[in-house]
Amino acid sequence: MPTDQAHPQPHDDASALPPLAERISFLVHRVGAHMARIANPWFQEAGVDLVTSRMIVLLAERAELTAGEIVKVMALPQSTISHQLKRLEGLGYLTREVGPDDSRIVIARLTPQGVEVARRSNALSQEVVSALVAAIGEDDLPIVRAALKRADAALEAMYEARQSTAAPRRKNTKSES
Amino acid sequence: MPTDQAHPQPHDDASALPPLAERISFLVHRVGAHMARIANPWFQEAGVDLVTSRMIVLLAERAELTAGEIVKVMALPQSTISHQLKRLEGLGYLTREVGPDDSRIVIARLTPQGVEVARRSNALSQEVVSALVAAIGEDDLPIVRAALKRADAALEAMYEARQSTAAPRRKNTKSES
DNA sequence: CGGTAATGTATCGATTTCGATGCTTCACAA
DNA sequence: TTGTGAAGCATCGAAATCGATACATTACCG
Repeated sequence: MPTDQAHPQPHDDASALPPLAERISFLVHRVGAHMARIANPWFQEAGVDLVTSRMIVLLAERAELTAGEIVKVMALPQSTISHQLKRLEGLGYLTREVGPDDSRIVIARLTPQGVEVARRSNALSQEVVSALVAAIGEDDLPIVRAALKRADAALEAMYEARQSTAAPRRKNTKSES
Repeated sequence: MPTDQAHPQPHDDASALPPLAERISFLVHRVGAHMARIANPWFQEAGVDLVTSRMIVLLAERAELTAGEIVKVMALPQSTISHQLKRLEGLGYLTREVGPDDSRIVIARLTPQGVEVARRSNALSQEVVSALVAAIGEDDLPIVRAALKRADAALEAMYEARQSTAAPRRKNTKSES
């Protein structure tokens, strides 16, 4: 008794799309949404949120990063990072300085206040990460971590592949054709 | 040869906070950001994005959901879901109907156009999920899925615990004390 | 050396998101 | 019943996000 739907491939289990709640993509969404809901009220008084706190923690680890490098690591739109860097500079958490060799680039560095925010961000992150580690379990943790890294790399490649097939940014001051 | 850094606790591996790029929380952020970057241009012509497409797919699975149920599943702010439901109604993808027994609730149902959008959303999801499954690997997939579900549940509990300790919404028309 | 393309960031306008709060309806106790 | 609070959703104003595009600088190529 065949189903009323043609299967393009015989091995259903691998190709069939599970219900939303079972998809890795959706589970990632849920976990991310929960992290935002937990972190944002916590950070509110410092004027940061989950995304900006990660930028600050990143800067605390690397000490000196260009705007473009932050864009790559955060995997967010360049305009979003640019806005946030300006905002965080206004809050006094970092300084923006033009690159000495290449004046197009912007180098961001944490101020002492920014370092303090990074410290407090890591304190909350410690709490969240502990909950995650406890839920995942010590045994599965390295497996999950490695799997997420592979997933991240795969999606990044998928994104870049789509970028290259898109229109590669025209000239600005000339008319077309 | 001890490191030049004091360790607050002896069992470092369990309690130490790894660098940002190694944290599960950050990997989840990256994977989620990549999904958004891949999906949003794809959905652009249909007037939806990653979040709204998930709402639509959810409705395609359940056929009838209240706004509050969608809020719980999506784990997003109630105001966001409310806005999107109104927007999706305007696009003709779903109908909103007042509950017959309880006129406070709003019941959402997909229109035929909404069903079509769900179909196309699943087509892209199929692509993304396939990439994820390929990257994670058949062996680790059930482990990762189960681990993410536990992580989700743990963070949801953490969020709800913080909610209950917050101020439990006062009366509206009375003055205080 | 010029000129054209590529790179890196800033900005613009529209939309989305968020938290707070308002409004309506239901539950329930006295 | 009649309040009183809770539940469910809408709305408001501020802010963040996004994609597109402008702008400035460097790289490359003849």
